[in-house]
Amino acid sequence: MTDGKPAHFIQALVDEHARTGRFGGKVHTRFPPEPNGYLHLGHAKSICLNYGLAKANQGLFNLRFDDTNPAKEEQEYVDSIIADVKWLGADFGDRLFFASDYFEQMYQWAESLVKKGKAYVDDLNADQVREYRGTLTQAGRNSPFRDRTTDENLSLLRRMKAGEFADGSKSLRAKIDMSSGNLNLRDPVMYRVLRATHHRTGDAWCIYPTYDWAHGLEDSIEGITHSICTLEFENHRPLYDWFLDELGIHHPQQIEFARGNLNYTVMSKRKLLELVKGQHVRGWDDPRMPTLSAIRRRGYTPEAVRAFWDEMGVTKIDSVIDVGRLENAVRTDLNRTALRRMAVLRPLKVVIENYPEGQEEPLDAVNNPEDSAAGSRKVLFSRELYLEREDFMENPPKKFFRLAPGREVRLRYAYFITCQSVVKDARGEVTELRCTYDPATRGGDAPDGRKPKATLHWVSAGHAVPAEARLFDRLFSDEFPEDPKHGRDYKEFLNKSSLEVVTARVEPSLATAKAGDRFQFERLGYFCADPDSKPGAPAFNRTVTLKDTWAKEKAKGG
RNA sequence: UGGGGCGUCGUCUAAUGGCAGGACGUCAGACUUUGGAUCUGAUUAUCAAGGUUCGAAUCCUUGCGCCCCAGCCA
Repeated sequence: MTDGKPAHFIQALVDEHARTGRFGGKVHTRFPPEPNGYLHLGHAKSICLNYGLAKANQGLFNLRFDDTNPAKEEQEYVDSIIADVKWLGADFGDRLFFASDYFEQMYQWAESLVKKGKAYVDDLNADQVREYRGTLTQAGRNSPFRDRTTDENLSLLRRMKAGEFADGSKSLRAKIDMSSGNLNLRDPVMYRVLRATHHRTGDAWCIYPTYDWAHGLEDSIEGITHSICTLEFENHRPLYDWFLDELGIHHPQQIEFARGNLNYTVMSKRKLLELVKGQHVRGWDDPRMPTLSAIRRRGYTPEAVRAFWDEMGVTKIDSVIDVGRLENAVRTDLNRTALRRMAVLRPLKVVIENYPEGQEEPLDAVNNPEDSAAGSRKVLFSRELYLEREDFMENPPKKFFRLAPGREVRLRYAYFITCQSVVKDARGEVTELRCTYDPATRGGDAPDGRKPKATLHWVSAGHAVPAEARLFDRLFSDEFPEDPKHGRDYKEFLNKSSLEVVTARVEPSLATAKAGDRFQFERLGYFCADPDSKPGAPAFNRTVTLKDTWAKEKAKGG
């Protein structure tokens, strides 16, 4: 709708509503999370969809907490969710709502349904309700308490609310159809007796509405026009329709879309909670997690996340997106915006034998070749440098263009150097390279026009600052860790080498990097300063590597 | 075996009766002071079988496959 892309099926439906005048041409969407965990990339899809629809159609967007189950919900989650939604850029203005603020209204509506003879108090416990419900292929049976009088039901409901009954001993149920092929219509529970302190209403209530009863009402109260949810709620739509129609209140259009799954990760709040509690990761914002707080810490931008979901589209087809698509989105964004810096992850000492001892010289380095406005900086060159260990091979294979004995390469923005000899320790490990430089190649160009096959990044050994660099790999080694076909628990597929920490040497200017600052370390990848950084002792998270043609070449060779 | 939903390149997705297109990936090449970026080219798909039609991914029929539902979770 907004760009050249064709409208997805939900936008097409909204267009149709606009044409037919349904909802008076208004569009009002919402994102309705339960505050029982941190938001992840799947939620981001929903947020982008809902907010995007409101924005594209001059509508409104609400953030509403679906806090109907105090047993699982916490203020910490409320706070993190608000922060994440804001970070993503979904503007809900002052429309921040809580289902718990509607508890009284919901209760009044429950009484009205009782009065209409459409709801009843059941004495069956949870196990008994299950037995009476029947199975997928067999109809259920009516509860023996289904035909209580209106007066009795009303009195019982009020006593439930007043706290006269034990937890789980009674429930309020809608009187619909115990033989429906749709199990959601087999007299669903509307209220359960549950004594738990709610993070907002405290102990004011001892009965809490179920999601099925509450959700449609929340949307109705807020005047939502398009209630967008995921596929598994398609089966519930007839129930929500039933409640809304029996109550005769504003009736939004529910539309279901497929959730966005990614390979090499898990994306359910239950499993993410388990990874956190089981200390398989360092917390909800561990940069290996698919949570929004984690990818933010890792260095992803909200622009990249939005662009990613925009590229993925919206359909009803179950799918698993290759995580490479996500990485591509963040590379595209960061390539445009990230300042380039030089950093050496695994340092190998290099001495330039013909460069004067004690001399240092500043050389011009471009900050971002994709953005001339980013300007340039000076990098210090000297006699002793660090090069990337993997940029040198004593016996290079055919397609390895980098440094090797006798070979000349260019140091980025500096000089051409030639490897003259190799210093090794007792174990035969290369510990140092002795090189010479060509003074005529200052800045990186040779007067005679010769062009080395490789340009390497480097730092001056005497000036560089040590920095912690955290190199992440995918959290799971299997593409589909949750696939039941494995017959194994998803945690068995946790990638044991998903985190590698090295002490890098970085340009001096990086010593004062602030948490959240993003850079491209040339030839290595995009990195983001972690909140653990201290002045003089920065820590960087690798957001994503650069595309690496050599790595691919190497892999091909086996 | 009840009810609901879904099947298009390797992946994500367009085309709603009129040339199956795009993006990512992959492969090849150009360019390059990042083996990055950029540019060019190539590559590969309508679940199956029937039917309707001048013409079907699209409509009909019958199969097949996958997902969701038997919480007082959401």
